[in-house]
Amino acid sequence: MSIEYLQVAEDEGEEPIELPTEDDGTLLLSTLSAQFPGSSGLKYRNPESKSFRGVRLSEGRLHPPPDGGWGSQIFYCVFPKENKRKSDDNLENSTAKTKRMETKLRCTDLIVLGLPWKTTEQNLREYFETFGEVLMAQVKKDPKTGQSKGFGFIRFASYESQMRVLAQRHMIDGRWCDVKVPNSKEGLIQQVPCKVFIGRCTEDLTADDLREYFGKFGEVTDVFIPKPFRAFSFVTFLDPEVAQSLCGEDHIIKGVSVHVSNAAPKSETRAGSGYGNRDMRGGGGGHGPSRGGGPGGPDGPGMYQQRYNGPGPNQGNWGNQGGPRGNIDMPNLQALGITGQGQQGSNQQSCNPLGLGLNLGALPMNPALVAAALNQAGWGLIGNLQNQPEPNFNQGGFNSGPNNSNAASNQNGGGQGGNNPGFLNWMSQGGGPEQPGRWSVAQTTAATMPRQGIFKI
DNA sequence: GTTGAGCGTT
Repeated sequence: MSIEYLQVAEDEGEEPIELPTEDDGTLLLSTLSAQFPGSSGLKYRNPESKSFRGVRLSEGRLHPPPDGGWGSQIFYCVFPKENKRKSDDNLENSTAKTKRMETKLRCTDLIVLGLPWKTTEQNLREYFETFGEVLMAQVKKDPKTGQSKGFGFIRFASYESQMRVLAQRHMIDGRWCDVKVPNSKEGLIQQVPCKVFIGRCTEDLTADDLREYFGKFGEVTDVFIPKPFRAFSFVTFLDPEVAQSLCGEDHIIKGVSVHVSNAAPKSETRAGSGYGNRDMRGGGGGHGPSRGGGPGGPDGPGMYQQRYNGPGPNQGNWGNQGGPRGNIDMPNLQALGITGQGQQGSNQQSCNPLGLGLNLGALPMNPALVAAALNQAGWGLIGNLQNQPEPNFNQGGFNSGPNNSNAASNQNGGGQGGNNPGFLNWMSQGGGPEQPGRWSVAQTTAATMPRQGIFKI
């Protein structure tokens, strides 16, 4: 058997490189990215329509076009949007502030292990710049000899770049290197989960089905289906906001109604601020939570679902579920059946600088208790859309504004109804409730952050 | 001038 090659170029007009395919005729994404770091897929010109066609990507394998295979035509790399948008980033205004903030919240220094002795900081930077803007690159050296210690650190400007880099191995100057979140940083930074729990799966829903379906909403970096069959699975997105935006929703895939909710933290160790972030690395070659038992089976996320659908309100002791601190944090909120929910489409997303939002759903909750508990947890209530008496936000430390305030009037922390640092002015979109029976909350913000947040209700 | 799991003079 002879190896088949296909021609791949970085872009039109660039010189193609021949890449080897696998026995099944597919091209490994890792083969592609070894030659074109940061590339996330392939496209080719359809000779008839002259428009680009995307190459099917599934389970890390790029599949040849069904009509005629790879052939002798040239395929072009597809890169994440960010790499293509260098000039757009120069729109420095309030968005820049938001961007910096996101960076601060989400990006960490990353350790690069296994560097060749010869690799310089310049080499390191140049390699990783294909994934996005690099804010820092350093190679650790012996102070006396100047000799590299074989590892270094990098920092990206965007979380997307960080995620992409963490999701794969890297060939740098001829050596395979690993990029990880440094031990010293682990757990310190609050990360937004990229992984969602898919409940009510049936046995005929394959990983491909899930990947294809959820791929509509954003890049899927991992799909995990427990074996033997356990009626649930996990889907990991590159973008945590996409993951969050789907939580709480029901989706029909191949006629099966599945329910999307937050994936349970992988362990119950809730010291600190909750989410460990090792899970953020879409599998890293393996498949999701391969450690023994995973998240504890249906008892993990299932518990949350039970609570969510539970027969009665779970009011009473939620202020204490976080242990001795007495605060509730994200997992606690989940345990209440409160699922994370950003929103998709529309320009609302840009008004949600933290990428965090919760939709409390139509739960039979006591408004005052909700407000108090959320206040303790550092969450601010931004809308009460139920036809109930409004809770007294001010009492709990919330700033309240008129129900019909809009985003513009509240930008820059102005808004009506108070401006205390640390809390969020609540608001609802475009002048009022869209749907009764829902609560919206947003995480409280620091004084320097834009006090705004609009959430799909 | 060698090495190859790890964790950063600030």
